[in-house]
Amino acid sequence: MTTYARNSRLDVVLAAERLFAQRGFHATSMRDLGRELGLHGSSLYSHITSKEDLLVEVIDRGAELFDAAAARAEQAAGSGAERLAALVRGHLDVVLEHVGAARTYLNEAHALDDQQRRRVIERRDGYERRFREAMTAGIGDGSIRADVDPRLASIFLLSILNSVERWYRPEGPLDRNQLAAEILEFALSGIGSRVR
Amino acid sequence: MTTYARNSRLDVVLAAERLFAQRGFHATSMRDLGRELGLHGSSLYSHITSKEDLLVEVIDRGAELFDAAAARAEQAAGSGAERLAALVRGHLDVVLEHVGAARTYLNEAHALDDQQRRRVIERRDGYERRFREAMTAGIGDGSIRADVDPRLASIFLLSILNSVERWYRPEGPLDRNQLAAEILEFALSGIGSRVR
DNA sequence: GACCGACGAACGATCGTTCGTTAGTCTAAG
DNA sequence: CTTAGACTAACGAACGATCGTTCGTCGGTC
Repeated sequence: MTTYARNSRLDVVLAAERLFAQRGFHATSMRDLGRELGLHGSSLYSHITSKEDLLVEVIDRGAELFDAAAARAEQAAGSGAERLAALVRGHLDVVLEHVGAARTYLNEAHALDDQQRRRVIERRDGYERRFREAMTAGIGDGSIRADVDPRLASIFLLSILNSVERWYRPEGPLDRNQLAAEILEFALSGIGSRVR
Repeated sequence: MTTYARNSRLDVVLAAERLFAQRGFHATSMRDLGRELGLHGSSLYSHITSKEDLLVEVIDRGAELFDAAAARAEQAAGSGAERLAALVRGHLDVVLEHVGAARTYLNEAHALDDQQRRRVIERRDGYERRFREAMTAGIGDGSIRADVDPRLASIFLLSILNSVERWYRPEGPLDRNQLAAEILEFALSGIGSRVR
């Protein structure tokens, strides 16, 4: 007779993703987290070793998802601009399919201690580098304008992508493909007319 | 004989801007805040009524700064694209000159209670509308392409602007005017070449 | 009967906040 | 010019609540 709601370690991590993303790490108590799974805060320690470790795990999962998506995107053949488009679509897939992990990864890294935070930031820089390299390749093959600064442009593009979770609602009129197309159109062509 | 370090209400608000922006609202204790001013946490209540009220005040100050900058920018004559450029420069001025208030306004509104948060978000929407209207005007006068969706484009542009505080360092090689020029160039022309 | 997830009381620490008190400053009457 | 009294910023102890975490126990499943 199973009267307990038995949970696995993964259940805890997934609940943490949700709550950390929704309320923030410091605003989420272990008892909140327990309630989310129908058990006591103290019971979580059957699965994890500390709240801090849990945050590290959630954030690392987020980083992993983005890195994996980028690796998949980079196998797309074609011009630099086309590789960049694949990176954008991959990024959006992660943000929209793993909201919790993505948001926690993007917004809660500051709650980590110095060493862990540095590690995460370095990893984030590595991810950004893949965007920069696609742009540089694009400049080489003529699909991206030669006067573009790849470093700045990749920061701008990632700013747009990382802010998507702040306003986009999947149930709205814009589907995922349209969103990707709109972002790419903005990034590639801008909004200005030839005569300003 | 003045042995006390006497502080005014404004001192408390300014210290709160700094700490709330740096560590986040929930990670900042009243005793932290007191230490920043050289006094006890309890002493802060000579100046304020609650931690929550203090956050409201900091965030409202941030909103005020952005609204004032936008109002100034909108007096700039010229095409829609030129008005948009003035809005961008005004936004950057606020972000770079009032880092604490701006960051707290942009990142800590989720710590407000439902009613206050709704109020702040509405005000933020009003600010975004000014960008949208400049774009719409630009479409009218031919300075902005007619196929641009002003709503999406203003979200994208503001995503870039609001992320500036996450990476930009004023002591770096890029000064404020160059930063504004780079952002405008990206937003108006994008990075794609004519043939992709 | 070994194993494990959950319980629930309890820990010391820290949280936001209250309050009676003190020390310094300002104003105005003597 | 002095001085009494109002005013205010800051102190510091203390409040109940909640925090993350520990631990001995127990029920349910292999």
